[in-house]
Amino acid sequence: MSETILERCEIKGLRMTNQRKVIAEIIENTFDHPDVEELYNRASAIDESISIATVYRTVKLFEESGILDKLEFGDGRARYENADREHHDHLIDINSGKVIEFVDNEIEKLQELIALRLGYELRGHKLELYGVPIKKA
Amino acid sequence: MSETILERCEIKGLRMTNQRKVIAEIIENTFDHPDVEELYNRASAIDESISIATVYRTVKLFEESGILDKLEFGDGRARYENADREHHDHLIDINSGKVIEFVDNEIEKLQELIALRLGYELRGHKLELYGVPIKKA
DNA sequence: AATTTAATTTAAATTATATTTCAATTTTAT
DNA sequence: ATAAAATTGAAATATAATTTAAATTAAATT
Repeated sequence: MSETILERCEIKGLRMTNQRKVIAEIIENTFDHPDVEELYNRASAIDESISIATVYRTVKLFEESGILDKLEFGDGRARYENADREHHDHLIDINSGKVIEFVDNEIEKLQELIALRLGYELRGHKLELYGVPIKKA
Repeated sequence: MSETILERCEIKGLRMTNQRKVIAEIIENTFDHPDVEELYNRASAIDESISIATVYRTVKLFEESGILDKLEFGDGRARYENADREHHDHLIDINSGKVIEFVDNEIEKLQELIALRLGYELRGHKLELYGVPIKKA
């Protein structure tokens, strides 16, 4: 997490309008995984005039520029997170919808290996665990 | 793969209309991962009168009944496969779109373990590897 | 086998998510 | 400051999926 999203956008030569700065800053400082509607709500609270079309356009642009990662947890809405973070996967609590992030190096290495065995060079992966909390006795 | 889809539907007490039988049979005998549009095309070839609304309703019903698994490979279209198969994950060739199925017991066990460590009982998971073919020298 | 009842079907309308159009505006370069 | 180019907001459009309602079909009952 060396540079801010804004800095990375500038490095990439993206024109940084006020709307994009607002959206960049929201994602920079959030710890959850907002969808476009939620980003729009948060952005509107900062800049009343921002339109939802711009939010859609901006997350798409940012995703294509490798600034954001797009997540899809199977509910039809795309969610976004800062791409410039230690890689991690997600565990989704199917009762509450809560999302827990985790990393496991063993599983990362295994994935590479499996791809190799199948004759592929791994370029990316998506691992989501779906579970319910274990109730303690 | 003990029973056919039709048999499992009957066990579950689903009313098996001709339309549903057609869709069940298509999925029973396919080795790829068709989306609704494709299922509709294949179903139409068998029964001209079937409507796409019925295909949507049927895959949804089948999915909710645990007859089919819904897959989402990030292109916006849901794909379906017979749920009554040995569990497997998918490797997607990002050049050709080709989908390769694989199973790795080590990775399956690791996922359970990771969920447990996080205080969760694993109920399901989604693992997709995205890669490019290794070109041989 | 005919009748009744309830579920399912089709076609069209509707919803939800995402994208595009275009005139107006803003940013960047000059 | 000015010009050129990209971006924006609002509305229209696109795409995937769902729902509505009248007509049909399947299953249960007689």
